[in-house]
Amino acid sequence: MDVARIAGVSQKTVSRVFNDEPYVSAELRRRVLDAAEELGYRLNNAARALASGRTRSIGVVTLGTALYGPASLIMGVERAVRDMGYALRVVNTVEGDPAGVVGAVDSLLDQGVDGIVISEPIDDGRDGDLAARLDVDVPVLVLGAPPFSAPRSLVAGVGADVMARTATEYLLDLGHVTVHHLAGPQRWFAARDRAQGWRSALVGHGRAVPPVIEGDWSAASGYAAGRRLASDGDVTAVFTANDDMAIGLIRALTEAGRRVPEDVSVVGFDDIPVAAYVTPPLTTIRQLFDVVAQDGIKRLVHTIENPQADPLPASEPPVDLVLRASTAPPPTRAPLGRGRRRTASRPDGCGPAPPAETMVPAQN
Amino acid sequence: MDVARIAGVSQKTVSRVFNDEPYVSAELRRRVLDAAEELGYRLNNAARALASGRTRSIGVVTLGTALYGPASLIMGVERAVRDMGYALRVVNTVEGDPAGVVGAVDSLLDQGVDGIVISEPIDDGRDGDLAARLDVDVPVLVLGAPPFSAPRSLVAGVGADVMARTATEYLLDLGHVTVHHLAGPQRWFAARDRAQGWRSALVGHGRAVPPVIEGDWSAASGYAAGRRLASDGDVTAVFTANDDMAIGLIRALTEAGRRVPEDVSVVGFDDIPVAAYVTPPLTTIRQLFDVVAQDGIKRLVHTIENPQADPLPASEPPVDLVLRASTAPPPTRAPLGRGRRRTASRPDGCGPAPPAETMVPAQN
DNA sequence: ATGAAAGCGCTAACAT
DNA sequence: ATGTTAGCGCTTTCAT
Repeated sequence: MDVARIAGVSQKTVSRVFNDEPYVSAELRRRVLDAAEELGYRLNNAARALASGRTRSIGVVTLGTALYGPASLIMGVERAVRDMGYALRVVNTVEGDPAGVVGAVDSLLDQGVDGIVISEPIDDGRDGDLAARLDVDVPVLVLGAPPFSAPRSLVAGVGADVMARTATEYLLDLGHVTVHHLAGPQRWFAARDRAQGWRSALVGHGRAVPPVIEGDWSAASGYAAGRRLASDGDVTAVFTANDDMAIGLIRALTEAGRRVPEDVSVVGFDDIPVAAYVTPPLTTIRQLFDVVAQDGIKRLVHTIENPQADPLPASEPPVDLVLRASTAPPPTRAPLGRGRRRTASRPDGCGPAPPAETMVPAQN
Repeated sequence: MDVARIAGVSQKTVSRVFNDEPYVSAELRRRVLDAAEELGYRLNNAARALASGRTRSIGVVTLGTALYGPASLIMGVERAVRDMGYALRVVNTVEGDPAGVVGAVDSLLDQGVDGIVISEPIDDGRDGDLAARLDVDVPVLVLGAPPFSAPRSLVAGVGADVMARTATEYLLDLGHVTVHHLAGPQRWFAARDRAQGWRSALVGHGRAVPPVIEGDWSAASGYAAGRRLASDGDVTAVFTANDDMAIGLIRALTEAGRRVPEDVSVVGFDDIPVAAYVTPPLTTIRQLFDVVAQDGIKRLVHTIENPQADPLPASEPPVDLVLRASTAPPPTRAPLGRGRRRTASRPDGCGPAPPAETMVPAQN
């Protein structure tokens, strides 16, 4: 090609220069670089991919939402992927999309990626046998879901159960007799994981396991759940599967005259940016999305580049319980009894909360 | 290739089948499809790109944040890009990243994209002359920033000034003498746009223009600003450049004993999912991210595929002011005067807010 | 340390 | 309606 001609070298030498291969004299390297500069030359990726059979790109399948968790995870993935010298291709699936995850993976495969990341897949019944319906010839990293019996598949970002258990146990330690759970949609593995951790904490302490209330991650669904829970005087503590729902829940409780945290304690999950500033500031589990993403991508790239080698071991993310003002010991007075208590009185349960914030870090 | 051999046709016929080109008999099409199925064949994108000179992919440069606005915009972009039959490549820039937008664009160009989307670029002084330092040979769509003198560049998602003006005028119409503004970081075009709209509303009504307070989009910065504003009795209305800051602001005001909306009205921007459920539910400007993204991408693809043709006209997004409970007429009593009034009293300004919510749609 | 030749799997342009 | 012939711009393999 042109650069080779102008520099007066062979095409292969140009290739060597641009691939940082050894065995090029400084002299030639200079000439090539100069010629390239002059021509505004850049390596053609398509040709490279065609000749080498590798695209140096990783595809990620994500849910098409701006939910804080998934969005943060994607940001972490992008960074990690780029740090490893790969390009990122993104496809998102929409809930209810007929093609679903399988279709998304397929389109990524069409595009010729070297590896695939599936972030927070949901189990809509069709994808249950994901592994079976997906024949993938590249390594796959599943984020926030159980492993998946493909040939070279990895998992990261599970462990929400431990975090959920920590949150629940914290509430029990405050003296609550039991803890209710406002769960995420159970089609999400992440939601099931959290419910599981909550349940195991209760069982482990010999407590009653109240029925789970299922939301859809939205503040609106938290609000709806809150209206139901508010009328049940036995409810003194709720562990919520994400912060948005916790905020909706708190609003409903407050409107119903049940003060948070005096009457009811609430723990969220995620530590979204506004969590410290809502009323009352939210006690919540902080997720370390970048750490999870980086660990996962490192292992994925390792598997891509060393097809034969054993996969790298996963690192366990720490558990961060951020203590703020939405939790307190249960009310000392006897519980309200079974009767419905629904007042229309103006709530006053949103007093000033200490800006103080305590961390209970790394439990594992 | 193999498929051609097995189907007993020429390679070109296979190509035609997979590109939905005309002039293939149903008979041959079947044979080709069968052979492909049997072999698990899929078009090789790299070869295709190499031969055709087009990659059918679009690259997007985004900020590496999970902020609701940018994240929503990206989701919209992904959807729109895929609907147009293109693949999406993503690179994010980190604030303070030495390479910045220019570097990101460059890496996209290396990857061989057909078009580029730059989402919410920030002007860090170095990128001021973006156009100059960026020589791009593909069409560029800039989202949420002023045009940009590259050969084939388009703009979408500006118009925040109109929305900001609407918000400000709404507060003036409620009877407030003036409106303060808690702005986003002025390196962001979006933040400047909103400040501009606010300013022009005040000037247009002959009102005093108070000094701008600059935040960083975070609830924390809104809280800090709120502590300052709370001590100024003249402040009865604040227009905030995003909802997160509004939430922080409200918390600070509330803690300082200034009730929202009785003493101070607050309008946010974005309509984040929890906006309707915080205390008090937030009056805010809703941004229609998908609409903006879709419109922009449509025009970008048009420019990619019709290099000679005139660009498609941009469509103006409507302005949606969502009325909730954080706004009210100013207090009827005389303003508190210039004196500092900082009480430590327990606030009670977070009463139940009507779930009702009114929309003031399309102002342009 | 450098180069020559072949070919990756497609599409473009031109037959037929 | 279908086939033929040339590359696209690299990397690979093998010489030198």
